[in-house]
Amino acid sequence: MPAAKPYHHGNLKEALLASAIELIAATGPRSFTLREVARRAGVSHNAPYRHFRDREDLLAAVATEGFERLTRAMAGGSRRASPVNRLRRCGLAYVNFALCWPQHFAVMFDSSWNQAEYPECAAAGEQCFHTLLGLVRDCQAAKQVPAGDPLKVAYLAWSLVHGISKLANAGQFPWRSKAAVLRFCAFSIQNEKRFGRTI
Amino acid sequence: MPAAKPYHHGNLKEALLASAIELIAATGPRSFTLREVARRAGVSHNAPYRHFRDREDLLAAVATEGFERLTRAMAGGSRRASPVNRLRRCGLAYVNFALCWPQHFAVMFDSSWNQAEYPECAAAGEQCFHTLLGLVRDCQAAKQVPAGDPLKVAYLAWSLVHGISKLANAGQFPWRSKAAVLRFCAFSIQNEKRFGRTI
DNA sequence: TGTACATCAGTGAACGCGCGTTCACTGATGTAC
DNA sequence: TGTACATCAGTGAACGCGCGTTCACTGATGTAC
Repeated sequence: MPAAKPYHHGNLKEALLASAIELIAATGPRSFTLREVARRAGVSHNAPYRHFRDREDLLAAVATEGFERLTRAMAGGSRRASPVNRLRRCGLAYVNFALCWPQHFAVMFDSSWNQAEYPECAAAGEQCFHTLLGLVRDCQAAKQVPAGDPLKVAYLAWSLVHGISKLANAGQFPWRSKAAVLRFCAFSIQNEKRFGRTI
Repeated sequence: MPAAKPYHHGNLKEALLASAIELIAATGPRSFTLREVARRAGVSHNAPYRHFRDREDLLAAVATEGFERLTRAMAGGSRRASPVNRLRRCGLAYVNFALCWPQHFAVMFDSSWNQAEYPECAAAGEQCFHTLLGLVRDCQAAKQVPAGDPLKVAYLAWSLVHGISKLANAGQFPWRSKAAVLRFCAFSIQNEKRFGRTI
């Protein structure tokens, strides 16, 4: 039975990260402060300096964790589905993530996490993209998407779901429920066809 | 010949707005402060309170001005071009605006300007959308875009260019020049066709 | 044409706030011998 | 098995900062009579 208030926390780094993610989700990056994170982790206001260089460093860790979760969500579709169906589900998972964790999503994408300064974060972000790119390649191999530079196709697909995510989170769409936005997203993915044929 | 330092500024409101836009462009919304805006306008740090309720109110004015400029850019295409070409140019103008004024663009879209609290700003934003919607309707009337709910088509088109804008500004694309991003945007608009046929 | 007065548009001092960060410290843990 | 010592992981006080905002004020302008 441990003492009521052990001096050493044990896994403060993980606890701080969890508190930070919770705080971001609750109040957004603007009011994200190191002191409040420490408060929520029940620790003195500069204990975080043992584990993170500064405020920005902790924020980068939050973004990194977000990219990892997003990658898992994007890759989470059934292996048995056809490539093109997995690509569709991947897009929906992306938008769903953004709608569920709007502030976390904003931390990930509203600033650019410098490769040199935050290599882990940049790597986690690239993992996301490579998940998408892999699906695009699978689709092309299965002749379900036209051949051609898969990078461009991937960036195009990404742009569409990213735009939907940001506009939805900014309250620019008339649909009030997540489900309605996801229906629009499904429509967009399917009906790029009809729209795209002529434009 | 006016006195060197007239007590009354004359058009301080416009001057403050101009300084605010300049400051936003230079440093982004995070370091946007009322005091710095006043400093740049050469006026005491609380003169702005004569013209704007508070910091947020000035920021809303910045966003409003941004929406008005964006609307002009989007509507700026030649009247002689075909509807579908005007729609294409409109999309490119949107992305170009975002690339030229990334921080201003962020102020406009990264928070939602409440209709009740900032009606002028919300109205200016709606003007943007109606410009796009009008072009979509023109395209449909000219049978250059399939019939169907023009709102959905407009939201789809918006999502694509918005996504390109945000990802480009976040440094997520490999292209380093504005021109390269705009080429990708043109590719995306044209080649939604090929990609969309099957997805 | 003057004059009194209300109102408008600035000024400068001051307040309180919470932040990030630094400092000197202490309690707990690990390890060499 | 003990002991000395280095290192790790916390604490609490303090600093300086710039901010938004309020206050009492003053100089300039407009207007009624």
